[in-house]
Amino acid sequence: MNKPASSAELLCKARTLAGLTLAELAELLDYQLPPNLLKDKGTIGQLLERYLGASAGSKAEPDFPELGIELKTLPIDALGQPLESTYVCVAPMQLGGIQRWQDSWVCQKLSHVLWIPILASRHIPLPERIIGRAFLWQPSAAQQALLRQDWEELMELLMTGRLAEIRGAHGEVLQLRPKGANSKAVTTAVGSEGQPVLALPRGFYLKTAFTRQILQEQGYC
DNA sequence: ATTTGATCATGT
DNA sequence: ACATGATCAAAT
Repeated sequence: MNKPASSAELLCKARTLAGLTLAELAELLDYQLPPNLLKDKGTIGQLLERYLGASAGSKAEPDFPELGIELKTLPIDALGQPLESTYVCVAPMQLGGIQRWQDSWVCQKLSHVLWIPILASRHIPLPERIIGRAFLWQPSAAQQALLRQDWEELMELLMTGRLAEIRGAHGEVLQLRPKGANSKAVTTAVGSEGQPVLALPRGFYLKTAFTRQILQEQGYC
């Protein structure tokens, strides 16, 4: 699909999908929907990327580079509550990575997001799940401060060899969790003595309480 | 191996 | 019931 020329155009186009089922969207794109998400977890996001004209592929840049906008689907239940945490990006695990919050992937990716809620309770068959009303979001100063605080805390632990201490419960709004093919995937990280060690790759995720707050601001739930 | 798209599914 | 830790596929 064509690239949107402005954020307004992008939002407008995304909103035309509100109320459609995933089967209907798949038909618009002449795409064969998988029976479920067991082996195709990212398929909904990819479908919307295609429809809205996002850059394809897995490049480490915003979905709409010219607009600086990141597209995120958000599974919600019938009450408008988020069903899952939201993946943001992988975490730099080696020394010499990004130091400043302003330059971090988390900050950049979350600076401007097109959220597309999907009514996606697990009992609803994939084709029958319904696309919600998309909205653009930029973090408020308070939200930004929360994100920054968590990010700085987690990065401090990562860079000082205390990765082993980190669990998903760390952080108010942002958490660090495994992000890899499986529990045997490895990447280089900082060991307890500052030495390079192999460790499970991690990613940053937004906790559901945070995305719930974003939805509430928009009049969902 | 890494980053993208995320959700699954078990343990608490 | 829910979050944490585990996992799946494609593109690069």
